[in-house]
Amino acid sequence: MEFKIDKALPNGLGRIGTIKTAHGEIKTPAFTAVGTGGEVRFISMEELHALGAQAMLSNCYHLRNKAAEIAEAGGLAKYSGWNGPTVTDSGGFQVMSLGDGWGKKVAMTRELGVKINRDEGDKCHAVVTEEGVEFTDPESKEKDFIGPEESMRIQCQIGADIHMAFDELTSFDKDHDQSAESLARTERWAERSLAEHKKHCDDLGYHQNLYGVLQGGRWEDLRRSTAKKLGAMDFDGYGLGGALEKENLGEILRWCTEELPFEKPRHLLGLSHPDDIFIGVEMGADTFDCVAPTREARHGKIYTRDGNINLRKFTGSTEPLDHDCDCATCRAGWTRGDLRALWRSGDVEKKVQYWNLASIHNVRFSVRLMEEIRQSILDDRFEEFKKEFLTRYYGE
RNA sequence: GCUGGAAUCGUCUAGUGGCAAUGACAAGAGACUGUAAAUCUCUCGCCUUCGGGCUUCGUAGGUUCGAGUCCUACUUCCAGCA
Repeated sequence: MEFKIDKALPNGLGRIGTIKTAHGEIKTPAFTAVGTGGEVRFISMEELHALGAQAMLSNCYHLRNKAAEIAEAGGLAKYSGWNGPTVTDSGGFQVMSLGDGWGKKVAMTRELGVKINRDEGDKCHAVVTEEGVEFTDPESKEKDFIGPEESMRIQCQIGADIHMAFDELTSFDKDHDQSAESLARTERWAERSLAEHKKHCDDLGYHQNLYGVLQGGRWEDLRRSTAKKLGAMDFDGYGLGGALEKENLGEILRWCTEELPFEKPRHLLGLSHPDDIFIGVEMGADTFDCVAPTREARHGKIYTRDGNINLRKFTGSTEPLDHDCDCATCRAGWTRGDLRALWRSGDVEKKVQYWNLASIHNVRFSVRLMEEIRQSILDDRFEEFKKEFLTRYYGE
């Protein structure tokens, strides 16, 4: 994989660039739309291309039983109909979401996640050992063992352009020693991932890349040492992952990116709120992915340049979703009142239409933010743009 | 006209003589960041110094220590018979 840095920020960490994959280019920074199961919920591939998305991220765990079928079809890009650059996560997120994080919402602060009060009977669906993780599918209850080798073999069958090494994401309540222990395991898994990946990375007739994933929680010594260690290994790029505390996000990322080789691309895993994006870009992240734009759209939150709105409050409103948006939904003239009515309708077809229209809008918001950040860097006005955007978005 | 049944928070609904009284929907507030997420949490009679106080189950009486619940009358609605 080729990564060209087009221009760097004066701070020596942030940059814009171009990633070349077997399925096309990604101009960075870029928001990778999340299509966990091989499709972005309620957005067609045509719509996804039209809104300017450059890549799609899917998940090894969710596609594990379809991997052979996907390989048969020629890989994820063809199988999904996306026909563009793709990324897969290793299943590392599910180590947390199905394990320690079971029964809670993912939290970005150290306070315990909000309990979600569902399926309280079964405590843990991911048991970690040195070899790997025994997952229990929450739906089917089927058990799967996935370790670094399994994840690499599955990802190489799925055949995304960029894969993630198999890692262990931990929750926020881990102390330094627990984090260090988990991190050491993730590092051993990184070596195993790299070795196994090399055996299969050209199996589908094009080259597939592997990113090493940096964990280490909120501890500087752990973050720096793992960045040095994995940074010296033969990865094609790096995933910035783990329990990223919102209030210390910039510092945590700095510890990582100061130690990583500058010329390799970095993917900031799982973040998309504008404040996080600006910090990410500033600290040298190149690509991003996040479920928030689509999930929050489904839950009635609409992104606007003047802050997010909750559609519940706009019964009968004739106001546009966002006064300054070029997405297909806004261009077609849908109003807040229209969408509110569709969203709260008892009719499933109307709800599906709402999910489609709102998801397109929010994903376009995230994609466009990236485009504008890139342009602001080209124009030497990143700081000004950041201040303008965040002031307007979050208010004074 | 007669007989039987029914009236409970916006709507539908649970309710054994014993705590403003069930559940669902609607409504309101919040959450959501590598998708267990078409989800979750909270509020939903009035007031509150959060201890509690006050007023409520069609209307008016009654029995009872105590009534949404039992009794009487009335009102309205439904069903059956004339």
